[in-house]
Amino acid sequence: MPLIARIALNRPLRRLFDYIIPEDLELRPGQRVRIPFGRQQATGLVVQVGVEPPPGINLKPVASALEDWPALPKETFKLLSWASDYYQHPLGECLFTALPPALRRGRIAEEKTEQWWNTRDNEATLPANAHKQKALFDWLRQRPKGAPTTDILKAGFARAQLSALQEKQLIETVSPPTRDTFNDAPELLSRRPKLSLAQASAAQQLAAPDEGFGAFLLYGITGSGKTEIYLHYLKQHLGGQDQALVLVPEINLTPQTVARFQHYFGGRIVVWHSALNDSERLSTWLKVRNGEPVILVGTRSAVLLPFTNLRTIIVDEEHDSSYKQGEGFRYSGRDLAVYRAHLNNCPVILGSATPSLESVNNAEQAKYHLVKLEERAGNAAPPIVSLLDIRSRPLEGGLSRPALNAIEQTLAKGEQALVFVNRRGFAPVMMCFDCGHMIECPRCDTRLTYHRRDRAMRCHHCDYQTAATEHCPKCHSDAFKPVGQGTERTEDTLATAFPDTPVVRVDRDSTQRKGSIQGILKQVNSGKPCVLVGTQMLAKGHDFPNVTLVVVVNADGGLFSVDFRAPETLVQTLLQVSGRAGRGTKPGKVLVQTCHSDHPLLKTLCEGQYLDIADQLLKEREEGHFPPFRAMAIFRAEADTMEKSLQVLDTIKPLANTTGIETWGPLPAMIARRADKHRAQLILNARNRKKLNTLLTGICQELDQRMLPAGVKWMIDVDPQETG
DNA sequence: AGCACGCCGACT
DNA sequence: GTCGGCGTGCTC
Repeated sequence: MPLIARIALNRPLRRLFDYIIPEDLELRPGQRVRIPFGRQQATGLVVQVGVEPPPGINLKPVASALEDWPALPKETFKLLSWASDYYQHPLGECLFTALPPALRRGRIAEEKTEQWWNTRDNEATLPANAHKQKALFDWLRQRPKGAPTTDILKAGFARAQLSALQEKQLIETVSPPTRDTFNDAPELLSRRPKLSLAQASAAQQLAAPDEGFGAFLLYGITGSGKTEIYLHYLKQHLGGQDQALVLVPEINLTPQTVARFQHYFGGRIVVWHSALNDSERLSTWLKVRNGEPVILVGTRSAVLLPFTNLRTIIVDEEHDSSYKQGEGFRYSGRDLAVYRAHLNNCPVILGSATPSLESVNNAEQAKYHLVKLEERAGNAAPPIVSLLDIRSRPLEGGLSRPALNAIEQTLAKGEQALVFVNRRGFAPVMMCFDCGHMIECPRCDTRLTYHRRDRAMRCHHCDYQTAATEHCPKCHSDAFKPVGQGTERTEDTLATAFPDTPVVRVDRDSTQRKGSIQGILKQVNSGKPCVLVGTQMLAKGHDFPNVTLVVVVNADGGLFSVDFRAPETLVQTLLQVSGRAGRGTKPGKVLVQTCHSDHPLLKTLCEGQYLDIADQLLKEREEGHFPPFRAMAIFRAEADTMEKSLQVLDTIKPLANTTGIETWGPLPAMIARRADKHRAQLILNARNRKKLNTLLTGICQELDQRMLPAGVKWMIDVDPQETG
């Protein structure tokens, strides 16, 4: 009897395939193999060995093993199998997301050794017109060890110059110098962040890795210095051979953040984020897989890396919605981090000034240890938040007179102000005041945003864009005007109101144009009076010591939303942006413009501590039968017509008709048509998570067998972040 | 997802 | 008469 292997492929199939293991091959779960699949060759991952093959099928043999060690080590494999079941996503696709793209494609798990170049002589006689070649030669001569091709190209030289010099035998390829692993200066090892008393007492409450699994919710108000605690913890507890993972939201993974870690840990710090190319990914992945004692600072997907000796996990800004993947394998990086800590029997530290209600609840249920840090670092006092009712107040570019006055006073004191507008562009709508026409996206059920700088109308939900017009395209009236506030418009107003002060706009558009947020913020970091205008981007993690005033242009967006998470998100955003005020020695002030100054949520925001607000919101979640008191999953469908989408969900609804499970819908999505896809959703709300999971598994099986209308895509979102 | 097989419209 | 459209069915 030959041994059979059960193998997963990187295909959206909720099933595995069995193969005969050739006599001379030994396979273990997690190993990569080449297999014949249909009439093609494919890369597979071994899931199980020694299974009973299904009867009546002619099994093919595994062609070869790509390496004789499992690409996915035991814990990583377990984590992904669990996640596949929990998030109801095909196992093959889950497992393959943990491989770097090169290995998914079946490349061998080896770093391509880089081609290094060096000069052969000290002097070169080159034709007088060969400036470029001369420049490259001189550049190389200054590097005694030589340089790799990528660095040479990055420095602005071309391959043609390299080969020209090689032809003339002035330079040659050399073997790369052996990688200097972690021989960082000894003084670096003794570097330690200095903690305040409050920080030290918080740090002390975090258990060491030796004590095994433990989840710690580090609630540290904005400006309290959570990063110092992370650094201190790692310094104090991480052994020389241990690996650690630090998850951060994409937006927080700036060169400054990395530099801060490198200051204490030097070459041990490696990064993982979306901007890495395939070879960088492979190289870092291999380091992690080989058990090198790295401290990996990375975004969401870093939690899936094949650590072999992971001893500490830190999740910074754990409430951040970017930890939840919004498509495909819709996992939560934060939740997987907690489960991974379980598997590795190591601690996980979840840090935030505005922890998610899920985590606050877990702390209250004593599943997490709550560690509080309610004192700002240095002598900074928490900012004072006040509401500014703008009903029947004239606005200039969205700003009320008192707000403008406050900005003026701040600037007069030589300090900086930050204006928070949660929309980019000039105005979210263009409307004709004669015929009432509003410009809509031809592919989505949305209005186009007016971008004045680029004279463009853009859809923020697909890539549609068209030239802006001065007259109404329908009735040609010139009473065609922008309605509502965007960052560009507020920037304009402020530039007019304060002509002698620089106004700096920070949003996706301005950072894309100018390359990086760092360049833009240089001016701000100089500390000279200026006004910052921007979106969410400004709210996260930045430290502006001379900003003493924050103005929130409009806080009302989240007050009456249909999304059950809207109040939580609103409070978190407002507190995060408020936290930018008064981080230096000067006290901070926050003005929140609203039309609902009597709204209880906004009132408690001014007085209360975040944890009190969270408790209040949790009560509302409990009364409304929402997570975390219920387990929620959403079936989403999209098709070329709404009828088809709804039809598929209508067939699902009766399948979910069980006690303990409520179904809401099916209903068209909030933006029913997006990029010409008509979207609908069916919400499942369960008392018991296990029961929901079993039900979902059953429904998926059923749907895989049933004939559904052609061209409809359906998917499951477990623990959805967005319910619109 | 790929890829092949299969049955109906405009071309050398 | 064929090239090719993408509907549907299968992959151990």
